[in-house]
Amino acid sequence: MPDVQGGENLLFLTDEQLRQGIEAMFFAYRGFTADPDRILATMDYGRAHHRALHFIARSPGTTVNNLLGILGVTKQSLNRVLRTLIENGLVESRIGATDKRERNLFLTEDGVALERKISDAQRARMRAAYRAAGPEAVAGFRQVLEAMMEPELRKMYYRIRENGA
Amino acid sequence: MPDVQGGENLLFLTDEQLRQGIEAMFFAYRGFTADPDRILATMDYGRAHHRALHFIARSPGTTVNNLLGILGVTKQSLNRVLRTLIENGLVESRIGATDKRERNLFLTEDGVALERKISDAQRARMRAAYRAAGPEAVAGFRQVLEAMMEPELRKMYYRIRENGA
DNA sequence: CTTGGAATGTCAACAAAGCTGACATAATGT
DNA sequence: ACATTATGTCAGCTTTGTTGACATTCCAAG
Repeated sequence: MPDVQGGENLLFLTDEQLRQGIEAMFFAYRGFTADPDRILATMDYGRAHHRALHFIARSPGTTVNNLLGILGVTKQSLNRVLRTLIENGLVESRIGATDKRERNLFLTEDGVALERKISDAQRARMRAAYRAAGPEAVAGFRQVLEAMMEPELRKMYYRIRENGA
Repeated sequence: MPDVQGGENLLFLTDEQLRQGIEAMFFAYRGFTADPDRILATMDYGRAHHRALHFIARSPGTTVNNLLGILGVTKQSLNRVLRTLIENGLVESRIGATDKRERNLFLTEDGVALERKISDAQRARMRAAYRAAGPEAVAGFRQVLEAMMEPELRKMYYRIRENGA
């Protein structure tokens, strides 16, 4: 990158270009959530349930507190969602082994099944977008998204990624 | 499934890679809305008001129906938001010239001021992310986002972009 | 000119999912 | 022993979405 603040770079840093990026994020996010929303709408669940399922699936045994940090909601709000998931037998809450105040969260068989169904749909869209845009575009996509995150959330993102399969 | 499109492509189409993309979208969107949310929280407005202001600013004179299509909410929901914006003197609703059933929406001076304040903050974050990632990454970012949109919304995105300054 | 349909607005009721504040319980750690 | 932490829960509120019903206004077709 030859010219950090110089003439050429200004081309994609005009307000108009930035505005297009903002609108692209807005419309793309609608697509991003469209398939999960469609599936969830047929059940008694919403986006909040999906998010909980996703991150429990991703880090089995995670604690409530940990999940609060990831999702950025209050414990009351998360608790309402977790309670229904536990009541409906999609999530299991086990008392912590080392610290008995904590609850370790796991998906049950049914929970795994639903999470898979939803994330299959979401991954299918992502896969199609990645294929259409090509590998280099994907790398750029990831770079910009990471740069856009709040620093604290970026750390979480990296941490979760390292846990990952 | 050894070789769908040729070896290299499989690397970023694994479920794990797709999952990381999904999580990147989730965390990045939080960053994307963080600054506007902070500004709006100090007033009586929320994200819905911001979205209305943004697209009215973008396409002055747009109709209610047009806005409904862009935002993807019900007219009742949008109407509640528009009513407060009109009452507070941020938006002006003029009866259509050719079709008097329609309302053409415009920002007032105050509306322009608030929209600018919010979008300045949002553009600043976008600008920082673009700078950090570099021009090639930005191109890829945009390509993947466009590929991720629902076809109908992609058309709107293009249409709005062409109106743009 | 009348009438059907479209665009808009409004009222009422409701749901999802966020929030704050307050309080209880149990376990940890100093 | 005591303060702190992790969690759960109750009550009440806000924002933003939803349906359904109904009025108004106006264009356009018969």
